[in-house]
Amino acid sequence: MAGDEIRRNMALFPIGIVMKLTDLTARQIRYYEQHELIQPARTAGNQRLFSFNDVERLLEIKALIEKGVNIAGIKQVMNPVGESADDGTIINELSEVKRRELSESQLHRMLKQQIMSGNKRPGQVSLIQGELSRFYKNK
DNA sequence: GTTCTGACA
DNA sequence: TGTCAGGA
Repeated sequence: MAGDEIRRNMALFPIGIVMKLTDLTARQIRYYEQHELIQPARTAGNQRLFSFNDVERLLEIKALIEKGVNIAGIKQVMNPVGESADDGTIINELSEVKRRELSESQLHRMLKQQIMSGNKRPGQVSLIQGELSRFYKNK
């Protein structure tokens, strides 16, 4: 149903509320926005306004961060951040939510693949930081 | 009072 | 990432 979609993407709360909802600091939230992991709307006064989708997205980001995945890794796991709607009418990213829900195993598979392929080539960034890497690193 | 951007002892 | 400045 489209009505549901508009409600999910409707910009509602300021960063203060989102901080409490996600347990993330404003610094982190803004940082993730800089790296295009989220794209909250803005008020006339340039204040950020987040939608439920943004909050869910942040929770996923938080989960991945806690698993030791860095921004580069999250970008690969998460969806392509909104293709700007040129028609500029209505936001039509229907199944965006579903599409980005990868299973744990799938995520690990991707991460392992990353590590196995050796992320030492120039231009390639390591996706793992700390913990997680030890699961796949030799021994 | 809250949020924003830029910057770094 | 935290935190401070200086403004909106």
